[in-house]
Amino acid sequence: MNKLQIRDIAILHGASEAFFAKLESMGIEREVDKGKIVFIHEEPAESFYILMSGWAKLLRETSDGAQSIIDILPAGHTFGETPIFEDGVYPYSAEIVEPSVVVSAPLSLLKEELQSNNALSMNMLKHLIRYKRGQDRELEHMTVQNAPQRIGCFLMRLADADAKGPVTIRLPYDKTLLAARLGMQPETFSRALAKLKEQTGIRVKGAVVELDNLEQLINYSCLVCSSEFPCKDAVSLK
Amino acid sequence: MNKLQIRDIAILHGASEAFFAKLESMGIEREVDKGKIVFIHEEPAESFYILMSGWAKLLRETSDGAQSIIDILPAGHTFGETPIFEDGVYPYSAEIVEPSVVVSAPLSLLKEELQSNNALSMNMLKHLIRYKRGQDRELEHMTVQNAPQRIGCFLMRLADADAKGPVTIRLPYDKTLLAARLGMQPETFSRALAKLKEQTGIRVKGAVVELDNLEQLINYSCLVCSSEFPCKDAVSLK
DNA sequence: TCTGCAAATTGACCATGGTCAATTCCAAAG
DNA sequence: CTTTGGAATTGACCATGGTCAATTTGCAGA
Repeated sequence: MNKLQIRDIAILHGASEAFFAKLESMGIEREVDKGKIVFIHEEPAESFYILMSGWAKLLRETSDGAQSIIDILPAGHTFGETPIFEDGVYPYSAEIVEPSVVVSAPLSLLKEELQSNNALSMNMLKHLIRYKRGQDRELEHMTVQNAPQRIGCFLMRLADADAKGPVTIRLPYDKTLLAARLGMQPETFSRALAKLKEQTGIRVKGAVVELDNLEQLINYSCLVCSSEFPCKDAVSLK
Repeated sequence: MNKLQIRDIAILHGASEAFFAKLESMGIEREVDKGKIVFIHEEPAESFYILMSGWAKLLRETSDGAQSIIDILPAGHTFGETPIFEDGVYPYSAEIVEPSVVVSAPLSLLKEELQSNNALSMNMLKHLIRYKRGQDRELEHMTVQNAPQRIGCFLMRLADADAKGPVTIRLPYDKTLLAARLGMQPETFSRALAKLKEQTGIRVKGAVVELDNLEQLINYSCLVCSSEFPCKDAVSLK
């Protein structure tokens, strides 16, 4: 896979050439270490961010100090842009969870482009609507799928939908984080993965998962769901 | 409360006068009975709908025939508009769950207005982003709140946030449906409501709930959550 | 007012997943 | 190569909520 460019960012399709030029001159690209906090929930928002590579976690803290995971973003996504439309503070904290490259740029830049360029607004609408459908599916998964099925579903979505035959999948981040992402405790994740292994014949070694074919997982995870595989409106995982 | 007018629909703010005029001439307003299906998942989408009064349920069916509830919309919301941006089929089925008044109009009308009017696009973006935050909260609730807490949270959001002293709340639709909305079985709902009653001192008679003050519920339901009351980004319930 | 039926409740039981504690594993740093 | 600390796993136990079956309630229609 080639290195991602600013103009490849799907949610910015439709922006003007002038906008991309300004983004390149005013934006700041940085390599960010795992564990680094990008911004904090309720802070006044000056910048938005584009994840060029790596993974970012969006979260909130509950009053007892626990984290509530909003999303874990793969490369190609923006984050921290929504204060444009609201009260000007970030609605969540953002933390880098794998070594990443992040571009930051002033929110005012994006806001002005949105106000003057309907093509960008339309494209963002399209992406938000698609994202909303993904969230609908996440919410459904939480009630209809059990823990091993949710893991199976996640693995499938990491694989190529049209892969025939054996597939090798690498878990993109820590199992503890993955557990939180899937709405379960690390202990439950561990046991659920073992159960999935036993019931579908997948092989797991550390962060690497191998399966003979996707069918194994589809039959196990997708039957309870309202979409058949490939689940066109699931949240993008890569 | 006065009768809702087309121009009061928040998600359409920013649309042109010409658009509203066309909506009034081409749109069809109908009274719809409880139980009526408005459209079905995967059907080709010709129209979008505005709920002027009543309640509409958005759902999908899983392969075993069970319903997965996407949302239950109060008056003032639109539904079935998203095929504009996607593949032209409805992403869910819609069913009226309380006697309602619904306006239907061609999707093409809305699409043309969006394409020519950035103010409307921006306003829709704003609403979608707000809605997304509400969904984030719903997803959080599913993991951090138990069944009685979810009911308490729902009740609070039906009440006036700034009400001092005693409050009377009327459940807006069947308890069975409310249970599904909150991601639990009717039996669990019944038991959880009994527990909530016992632990907070609220009084329940049929669909009417009375409480001495909101504090009772706030303390019980909001402590585990990442937002304090009044939870500014919860999904609107009325 | 009476009847019938769906909604709601209640009981008994069970499966799932959360909690807490004890190891074990593994990879980075020395 | 060894040390070390966090991640991952495993065990034991328990709380929550799902399931199935049996009533009971309450309201719409005769």
